[in-house]
Amino acid sequence: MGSSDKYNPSEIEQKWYDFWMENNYFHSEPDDREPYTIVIPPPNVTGVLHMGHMLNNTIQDVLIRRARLKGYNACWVPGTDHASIATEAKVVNKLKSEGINKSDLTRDQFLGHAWEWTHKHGGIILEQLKKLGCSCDWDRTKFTMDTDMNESVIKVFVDLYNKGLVYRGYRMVNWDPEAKTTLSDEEVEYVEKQGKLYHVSYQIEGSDEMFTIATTRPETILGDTAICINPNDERHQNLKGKKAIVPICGRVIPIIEDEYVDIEFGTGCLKVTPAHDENDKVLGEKHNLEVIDIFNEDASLNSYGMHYEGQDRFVVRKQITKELEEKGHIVKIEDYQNRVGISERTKAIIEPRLSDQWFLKMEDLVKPAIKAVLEDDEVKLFPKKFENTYRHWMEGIRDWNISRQLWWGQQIPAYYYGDGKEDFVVAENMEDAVQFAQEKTGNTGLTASDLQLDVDALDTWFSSWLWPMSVFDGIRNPENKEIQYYYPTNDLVTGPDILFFWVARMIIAGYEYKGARPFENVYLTGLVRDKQRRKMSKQLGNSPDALKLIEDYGADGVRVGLLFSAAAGNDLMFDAEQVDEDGKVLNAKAIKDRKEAGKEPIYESKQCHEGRALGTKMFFAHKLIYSWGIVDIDQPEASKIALEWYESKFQEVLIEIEDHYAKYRLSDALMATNKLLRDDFCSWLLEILKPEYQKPIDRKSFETVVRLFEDNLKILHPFMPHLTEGLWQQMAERKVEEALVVSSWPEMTGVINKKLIDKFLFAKEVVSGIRSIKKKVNLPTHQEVACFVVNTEKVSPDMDAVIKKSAVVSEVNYVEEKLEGAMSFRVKSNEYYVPVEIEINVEEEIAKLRKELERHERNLMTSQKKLSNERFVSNAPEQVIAVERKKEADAKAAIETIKESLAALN
RNA sequence: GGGCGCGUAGCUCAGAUGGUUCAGCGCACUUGGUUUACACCCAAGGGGUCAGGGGUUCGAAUCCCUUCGCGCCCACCA
Repeated sequence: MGSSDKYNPSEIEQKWYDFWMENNYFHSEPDDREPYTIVIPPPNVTGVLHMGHMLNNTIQDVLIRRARLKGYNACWVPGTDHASIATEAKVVNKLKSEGINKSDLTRDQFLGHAWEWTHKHGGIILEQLKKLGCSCDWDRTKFTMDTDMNESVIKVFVDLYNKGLVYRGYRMVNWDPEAKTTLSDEEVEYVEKQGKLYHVSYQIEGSDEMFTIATTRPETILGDTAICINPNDERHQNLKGKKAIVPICGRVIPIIEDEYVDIEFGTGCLKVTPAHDENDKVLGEKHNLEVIDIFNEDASLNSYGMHYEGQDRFVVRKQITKELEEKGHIVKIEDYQNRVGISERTKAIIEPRLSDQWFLKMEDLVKPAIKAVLEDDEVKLFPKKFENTYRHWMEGIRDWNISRQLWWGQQIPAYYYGDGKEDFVVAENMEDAVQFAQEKTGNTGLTASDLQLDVDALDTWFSSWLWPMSVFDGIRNPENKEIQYYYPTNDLVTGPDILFFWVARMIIAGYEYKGARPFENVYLTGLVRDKQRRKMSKQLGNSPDALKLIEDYGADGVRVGLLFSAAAGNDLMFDAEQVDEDGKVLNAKAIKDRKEAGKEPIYESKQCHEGRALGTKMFFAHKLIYSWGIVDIDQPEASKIALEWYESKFQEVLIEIEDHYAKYRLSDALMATNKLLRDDFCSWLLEILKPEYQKPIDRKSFETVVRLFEDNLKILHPFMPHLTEGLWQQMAERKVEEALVVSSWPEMTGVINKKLIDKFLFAKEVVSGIRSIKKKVNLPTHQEVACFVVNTEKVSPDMDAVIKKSAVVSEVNYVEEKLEGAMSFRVKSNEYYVPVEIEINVEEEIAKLRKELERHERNLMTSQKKLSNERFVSNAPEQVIAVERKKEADAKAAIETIKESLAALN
């Protein structure tokens, strides 16, 4: 058999992954089967595998492997994302460490470095997914900056421009001064910051009168172009029609009136800085105010900053406050809690900034996407609660700022031939651009050298929103066989944090370019958190090394460990503590010391432990079955019944598992599988089948149990692919096409002997009762005892063989009267007696019986109360009443026998 | 400020449309067991006013109201 004595996952996992790869089982081509498709959420090309990825991709692999077994043409498309901001930031940092500034490089030189970096780190994460066991079709691996993908993106941009949906606008945008780029609204996070509210006095022009405004940003006063008051504010009637003098620079600005100003807040006077605040900009446009931008692109002050030119905004805030104070302009400074926007990537405080950007009009584009999710159920979100969030965002959607001041990404295909606002054309390539420019200008002498391509790149999401189409070349080549076959895809598995960034936009793009949903079901995973409910993050260092975990527990063990507690949309508390060689839990300092000493981390994870334990269990179950000698003898009665029972039980659980999958409750599907294999198969069935020590098994039982074990492996395969394939291959000589990975899901026969299952359940309770007595009197489990039963329930004796074998009982005797001098227990209204040397603590036993008696008496009372209530009897359904009557009768019977037992003890 | 969701055993979480799947799984805990597949094991057990209060109903963890606590999303006043 070649099996060793220990289940050693790391030893076998690579072997079976290689086996699958060699035989190309993961590859998919269109054929006449029904397709089942998943496109991977492409991880950042330079990223490394973390716990979130592991969870995500385990779920996808479970779905795809199950679909494959169910006979679908399963296709899982892998790939990576160029992640413009993140990757560019990494490259900039790397160059900086080598003493190179991005600003000293040409675009091409920089891109050279970026590609070098991409080639070096790109794809590492895909190799790591292989370690997890992911059955992606690796021949289809895509990168969002592959040539064909780029072309798709450009084509879509041009198309949307021609439809009038893409426009260029001078707008207030979120500016990240560190990355020196704009961000979309979704890329800005808001955090509470303890700040100050500065009360600054301004002088009224042509008088000595002063008035006070309140601001959180004194450094922007050099950009003030008006003061605004509410016309209804009694306090400031004296300011109407006057002008004010800006402190320090002495500029004279108008005092305007607008009901926008909140009389209750601050002093009721607002300084207006149209260049640096969204609301001020609106006011500025309404009142035709001058716009003064005082910042450079790194948020240091420009020449409008006067003597502060070149200094950072926060340095200037301090200094200008000092200067204002010295000049007597500070009235008071209060503590003030406010929320500031920070960049999701760089954590730099966002500066609202006016600039030329490209926008995509969303109003009409979102309509089919809203309808698909909220009205037609064409796209379903799991869990459903996210539909509310989706609605909220989609209905309040604003135009999408799609330009980024970055080099790494698809360059915006706008070609400029002059400095005027409209002096450009949008084209898929230079050739077209020249032609369009000639047509637009009427200048036929215009050539490529007269055209300047836009320097900005597109938002990363502007490429990934096409992913489910572009991976099948559905944009450039909409009629091709692949897109027709694989699109729409089936399931998408991703985190709720990118519901808007990505999921919603894919739905939008799908309807715009294919007129169809990109996927039917969206499985939103939870966040992986640590035991203390903290998010896993690099800074906290609470994220275990994913690959080390796989090494320690096996990919199969980690997969199962993760899935055990991963209900869709629920955060997952993943407990993995670092320990030392002796298993002692390390604190933060010890972890750091260990790392500095260059020692590998060791993790202790209960969940993974449990996952691996299931693997061990199955490994040894297999070993046990094949350790038996086989002979042609009669099948023991107990074996026959137990095997029949397991067939039914398996079918029953199979239906349950199907239901869990249908609802995307993978965690429940796994738990049901675990319970079936562990308890029903191993603890009950195998224990009953197990021949006496060193005796052989009958051929019929052996053959049946082998067949059942194969079915077990099939339903376990999506969760533990390596182990199950390994055992499968050991069970018989298998041809290439007979590998487990491409075998078939067990057939749902629908044949379930419910009566047998009930009888078996009853027998289990009898067995437990007998074991319990043995324990009470300190008899070893394997010591034979006799059993007597007063069969009030009139159960048939079919199960006696099972009871004898499982409980180690010599005989089951049916009697009419209770047996004296024996321990007893009850199952329903049946009484069981086991004659044993009673050595019990009388007082304890009495106390226990009394407690039980009380319980039954309580039950009897509630039952009787209910039954004597006329309205209950007349209103409740018949069945409910019947159940209540049975409860009453059972309670009465129980009370009687307990009273007898008590009397005997006294 | 607006919206959504959650509070069930020490921990993590199940419990459509009210009634035997109603108080439940897993971990943890207690006790006992090992030459006989597996200590990465087996068996037996303890443990909960279903956040608090009120209501509807013959009947509420489940429906309604309310208080408290927690989480998420969106929008924001200098």
